[in-house]
Amino acid sequence: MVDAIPPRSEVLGCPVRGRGTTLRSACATCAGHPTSRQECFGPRTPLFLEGAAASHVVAVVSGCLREVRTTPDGRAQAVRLVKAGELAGTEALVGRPYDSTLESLTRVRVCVVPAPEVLAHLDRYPEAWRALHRDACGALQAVRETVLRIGLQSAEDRIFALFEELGSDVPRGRWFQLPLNRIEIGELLSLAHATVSRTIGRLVERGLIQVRGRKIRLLDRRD
Amino acid sequence: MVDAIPPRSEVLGCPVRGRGTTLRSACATCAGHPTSRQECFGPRTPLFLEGAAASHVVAVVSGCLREVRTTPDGRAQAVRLVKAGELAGTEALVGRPYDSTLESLTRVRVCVVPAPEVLAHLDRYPEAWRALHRDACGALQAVRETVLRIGLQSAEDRIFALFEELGSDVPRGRWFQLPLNRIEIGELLSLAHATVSRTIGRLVERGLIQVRGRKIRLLDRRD
DNA sequence: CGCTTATTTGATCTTGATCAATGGTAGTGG
DNA sequence: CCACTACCATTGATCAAGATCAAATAAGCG
Repeated sequence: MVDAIPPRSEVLGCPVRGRGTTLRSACATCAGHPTSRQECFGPRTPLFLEGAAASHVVAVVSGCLREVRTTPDGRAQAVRLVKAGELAGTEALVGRPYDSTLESLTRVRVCVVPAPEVLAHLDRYPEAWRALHRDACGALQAVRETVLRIGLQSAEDRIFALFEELGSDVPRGRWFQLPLNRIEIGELLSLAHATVSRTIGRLVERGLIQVRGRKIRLLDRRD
Repeated sequence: MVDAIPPRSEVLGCPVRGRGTTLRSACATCAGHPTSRQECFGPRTPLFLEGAAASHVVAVVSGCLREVRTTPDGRAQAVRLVKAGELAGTEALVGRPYDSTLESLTRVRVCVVPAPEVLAHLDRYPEAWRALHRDACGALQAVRETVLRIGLQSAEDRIFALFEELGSDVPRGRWFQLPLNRIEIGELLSLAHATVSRTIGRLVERGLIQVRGRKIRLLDRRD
């Protein structure tokens, strides 16, 4: 679904492949190493906040995050998942404030680059704009998908579709790990957590999935 | 909210201001005039269809359109409104099929340009990429707003927020024309048309708006 | 005027929200 | 090892917001 991550980010102009020995695996507290901007964050860490002045662009090397918005009364609505190879916070490139909060779901490795550096790179290598626009189209498509789900699918359909998306890179029938708990699934699909739980139970009863804690398996039964 | 339309589209590299005497106001059937790509379409006309190979980018000169997706069982979900100065179908620039159907709501004047020409223009004037990305960010923000609305606002809030958006460029208290009928409002906000009608009635009762047919007026009453 | 389409309104039903309690599991420290 | 805590998941009972189905007006428009 998503192109493989290039060894060097086309858009950011910085190394983005996580395995190289020269790359620093800095953790939350030790940002700003001059030779590499790769950083790691634990799960449930906000990387930037909605409404804040946008200064950096984030490229995901590994792990899974979400874009989420919060209402004054404390309810949250997740807008899309951001996965390896994708960008977030590109509002920074056009001088807008961040539109939504970016928050890690799993442990993540990301590349955080100041907007002026990204722009300088784009100036030097105009081909990079194309990759940026490809990413923007992908993001747009993902958010449209979110609209479709919460707009006209039933709770059961939404949850099953989400599981299919989350498991799209593992072979059908193989167990995999959900990066979200029930509450976060609810915030993404606009369902109460109790409804999520009940609905998952119904999917299990109907033989469409199997669940063990946060591990899950999609079965082949067509209905 | 949206930048004024430049006399010549930064992104498309073609004249985009509608009033010039040299511009042709072609109508649906007479596309393809070589000296100008400006065209007019009546209301409720699809300009491109979701899933089709994307060949052209559309810039809106005047009028209002919507991006909409349809399910196999015939229900529709609108994803965002597209207004003057905005683009649609930029998937064409990265070789993806159209992600959603673009359909006029009012009579519209648009600039329809083949993707290769847009790309050629972007090659010549790399600054245009920045304008394209600004547009993409705006589109993303609009779709996120749609998610927020249908995700966690009540029917009343959704409808009132939509009316505020539609009336954002007329002074508060002035009458203006809704470009959508009740069914289309429902498709945008994920509500049944009967609910839309009832809810509008409730807003009128509460003194928040006045309605005469498809003309509407937002009152200042705070609640 | 008569036709079509849009809107309003009513009656009833469903889905999922909400509130609240219970059970599980992992981690921590004595 | 166990008690204690914190978080997560499940389950039950009840309720309300909208959906759905159906019919009656109203509004355009040839």
